[in-house]
Amino acid sequence: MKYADVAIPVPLQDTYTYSIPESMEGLVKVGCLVNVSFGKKMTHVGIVVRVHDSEPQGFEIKPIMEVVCEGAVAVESQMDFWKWISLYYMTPLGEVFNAAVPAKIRHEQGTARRRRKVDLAQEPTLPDLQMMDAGKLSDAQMRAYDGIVDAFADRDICLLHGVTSSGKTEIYTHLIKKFMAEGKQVLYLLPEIALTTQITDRLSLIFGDCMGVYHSMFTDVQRSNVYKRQLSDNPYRLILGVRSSVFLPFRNLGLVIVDEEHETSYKQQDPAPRYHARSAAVMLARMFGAKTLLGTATPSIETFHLAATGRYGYVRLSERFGGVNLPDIEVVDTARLRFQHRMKGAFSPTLLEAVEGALERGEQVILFHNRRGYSHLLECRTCGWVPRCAHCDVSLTYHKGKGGAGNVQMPRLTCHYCGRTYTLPVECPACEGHEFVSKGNGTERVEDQIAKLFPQARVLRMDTDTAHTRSAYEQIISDFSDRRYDILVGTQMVTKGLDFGGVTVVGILDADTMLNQPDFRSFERTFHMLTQVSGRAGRKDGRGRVILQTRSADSEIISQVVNGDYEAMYRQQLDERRMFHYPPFNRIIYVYLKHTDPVRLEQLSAEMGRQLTGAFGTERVLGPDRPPVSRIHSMYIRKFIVKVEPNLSTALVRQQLNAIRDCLLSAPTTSGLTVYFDVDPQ
DNA sequence: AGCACGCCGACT
DNA sequence: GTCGGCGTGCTC
Repeated sequence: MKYADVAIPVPLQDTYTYSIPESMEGLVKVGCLVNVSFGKKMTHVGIVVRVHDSEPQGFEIKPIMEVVCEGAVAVESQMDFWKWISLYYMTPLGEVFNAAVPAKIRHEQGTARRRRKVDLAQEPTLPDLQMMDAGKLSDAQMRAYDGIVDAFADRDICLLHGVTSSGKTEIYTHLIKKFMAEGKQVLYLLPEIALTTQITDRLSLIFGDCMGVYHSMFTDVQRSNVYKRQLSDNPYRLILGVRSSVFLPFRNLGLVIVDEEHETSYKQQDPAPRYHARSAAVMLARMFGAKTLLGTATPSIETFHLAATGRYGYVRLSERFGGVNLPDIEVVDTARLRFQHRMKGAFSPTLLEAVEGALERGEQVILFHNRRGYSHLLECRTCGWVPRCAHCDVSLTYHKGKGGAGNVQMPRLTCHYCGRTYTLPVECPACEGHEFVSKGNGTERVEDQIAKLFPQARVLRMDTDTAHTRSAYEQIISDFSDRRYDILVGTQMVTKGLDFGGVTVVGILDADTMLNQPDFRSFERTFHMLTQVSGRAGRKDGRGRVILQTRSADSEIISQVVNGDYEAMYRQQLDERRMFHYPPFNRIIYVYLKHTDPVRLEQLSAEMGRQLTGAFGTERVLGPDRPPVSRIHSMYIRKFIVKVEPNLSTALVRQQLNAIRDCLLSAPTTSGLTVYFDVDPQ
């Protein structure tokens, strides 16, 4: 009798073993989709992970019901990679499979069992490499390109540290050509928000039909088509994709590019697998013996540390392409101005004067404010009562909601964690007052205020409310870059890799919210964000102006941004990371506990705390803490931070953590408790 | 996560 | 007398 270990997309451990009926022998292979009955549910699509003949003991063995399609939907190297993700990020393999394979392939292949050959095996369309024109390299770009090629001679991973607007894309393009010419496949990763039609159009001009685009905002059918093509005899030579494209099938991967490698959105937060696409890409490349290029203007502390200690190659590109100058950054102390009553709403006199000047010269302005909605919260004028979400531990954000283009909505209160909306209160439930004041600015109010101050200016807003779809997002970008608007107000969306030639003034309305986030990366994140948004004020003639408003004008991180002193920021952060045992010195794993009953959760977290400190010592376990938002979707949350010593075996640590979780969950009083891990959290 | 079994309130 | 509320227990 033969048996198959099958991974099923449920958040349970490991794989499940089924017997292979004689009629299916030879058909059931690793990577095949099979229909199995699991629990009470009769049909579940799973993927075969292993075929063997050792009969499992201790439970009834069900047979495989059906082989869903002939041939595997995953190649072996790909499944090895999935197994690594599953192991490293402590996620069941079935959930990795779920994230990796588009739904259409997982579910509808059964009806398309006789795969039409025409779909898959077209004549190979090898690019005419001589014809591909990768554009106009400058001397500095050429030196960087040579530097990377040199570094790859004795290193598998290289960091390209190039200031904003230094033309990293052209360097990537030349490298892609080089690897393609050697017959290799290339994976080019971009953060979701940066993968726009601007870049895909530009690259498809060069690579044409050899390039496939894999974006999470595409429909499932579109993603399935790319997936199928990668599985075929004629795969794309270049994949331009977001973090989940690391899961695609590759045949002979030669190069992985991770652009904007510092971007925290490379880390998947929820749901599982909570993987980091940058680390995953490095591992994927290693499995293929391929090279990895990490590119950014502001490297993450971890990556720069690996480069500084010689484990990664390092190439610096400090010249902006086409002689574009770095902007002047002026810091404005809003604490003082507010005390002197010199602020006009969210704006300092300096910023207003800069905006006015730009408008007079017919130039464009970006105003960055990292909070959407009209106001942060609504407050009763008499007693100070604040409406809060009934299901999450947060105050509600007030959306005045006239909305952007085609997005007209009613005034409302929304919860930015669970997304529920509420109507505006008419009467305060605490004191029966009828007057409410809105406190704290959001992008909607900034848009309102700036439109009132400059009635002649055309103002556009970009945040998740106005750019809720890909097309809306791209419409805003093209409207602004075609200069149909003068001022763009937005959240961090406006900071990501966009180049608008007409922008000469960037206003950062409030650098403090980010700075005050209570975790070990908040300074680094602030530096990245402020440097990136400042980079939007590029100018060929003269200098762009960045007005940085903050209540912490004398903070060191602000002066590091102003001076463009990455190394100073790095040294300081590294010292702190060393002192407090954070990465890159210690590995961090967050342990989360969730329960609907706060009392029960308190008891169970105390028990978890005892077990964790027992295993790792009191010095290296922090918690249980209430996270900044300690209740989401009616689930109360507690969090531990485990700082794993660098000399410990990661396999052993994972084993200990899994054992602790299983032990806790097997106790009789733990029903309703959810435990999960976040490895290398962002 | 599903899904069913199982033991207590408002209906024909 | 039932229909159905969601508590808890299991899934090769």
